[in-house]
Amino acid sequence: MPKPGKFRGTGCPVAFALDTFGDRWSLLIVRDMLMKQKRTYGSFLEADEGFATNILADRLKFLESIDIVKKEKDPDNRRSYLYTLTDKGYDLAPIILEFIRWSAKYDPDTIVKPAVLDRVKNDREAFLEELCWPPDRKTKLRHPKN
Amino acid sequence: MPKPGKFRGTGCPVAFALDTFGDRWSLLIVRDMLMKQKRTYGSFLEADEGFATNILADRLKFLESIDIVKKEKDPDNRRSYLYTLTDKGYDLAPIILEFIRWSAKYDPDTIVKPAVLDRVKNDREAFLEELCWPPDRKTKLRHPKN
DNA sequence: TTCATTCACTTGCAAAATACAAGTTTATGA
DNA sequence: TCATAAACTTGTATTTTGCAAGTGAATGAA
Repeated sequence: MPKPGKFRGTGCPVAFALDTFGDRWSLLIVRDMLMKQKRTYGSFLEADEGFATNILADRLKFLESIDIVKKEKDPDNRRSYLYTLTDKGYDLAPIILEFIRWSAKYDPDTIVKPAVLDRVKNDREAFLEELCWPPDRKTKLRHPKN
Repeated sequence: MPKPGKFRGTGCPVAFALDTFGDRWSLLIVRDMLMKQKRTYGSFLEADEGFATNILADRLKFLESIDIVKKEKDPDNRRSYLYTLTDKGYDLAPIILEFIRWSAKYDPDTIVKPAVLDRVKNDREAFLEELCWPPDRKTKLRHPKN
């Protein structure tokens, strides 16, 4: 749980974003939900970056508290939960895409495939659409016009 | 100074970006350089978010070490330095714009003006151009074709 | 020429966050 | 019945952060 005072409340959008997800872990969770279809605690723990379990628990709790992630009981397994992105969480996708574009350019060891980078640069809208509207999201809610 | 091992080296572009500027302060420095024409240590310290002076010094040193920021002696004042963005630093502008767009949507106290938000949404390329090519950058280097 | 002020930091320290290992609880499934 | 699994929690050592105070060189007014 984050302490009050984490949010600086200056109204600056950059500061607000940093107060919300400005750490080394939060957006990795979003990445795994958005690009790797991960939904369970255990699957997040398996990430190559190596989450510490307490940090993961803390971030999931925080992201849930600010409505970026939603936690529901898994209907098929009573001991597990399913974490999914909210609309607010899916709206982080453009930020992730810009991260990909920047890192693909500057990380000499990037694993970004040329085909993916090409879509980020030249087919951005359709790519975003694919990431943000997987089949199971489509069944829940029709596209907002905006 | 960051310790070795800060970079997780998984090749994932999201992780690389977070290892590079995934903290609460680094992008505020970039914001101030990009949008507020700040260039000196003292002016960064004046930000509303309240930099701790040791943190600011540490981040500037790190950003310089990875070539996001460049430090030069001020030709007009021998006791001060001028910090400016490198090409790699200016390439963070699209990320900042997406931060603005996201925060303007979700921060009820945002100070983002409707006119600015409109440019981010509907005049993005030209807006980026303005931010990334101030007069003094133009004199130094002509536009890369890309 | 003196000296108060400015600029860009550095240092010290308490408090908070992180990383790592181990333990707990409830549910499965053989 | 009971070993295993999923999702955490707890404890602790290490790091990082936040705050205050201090340093040294350069300026500029008197």
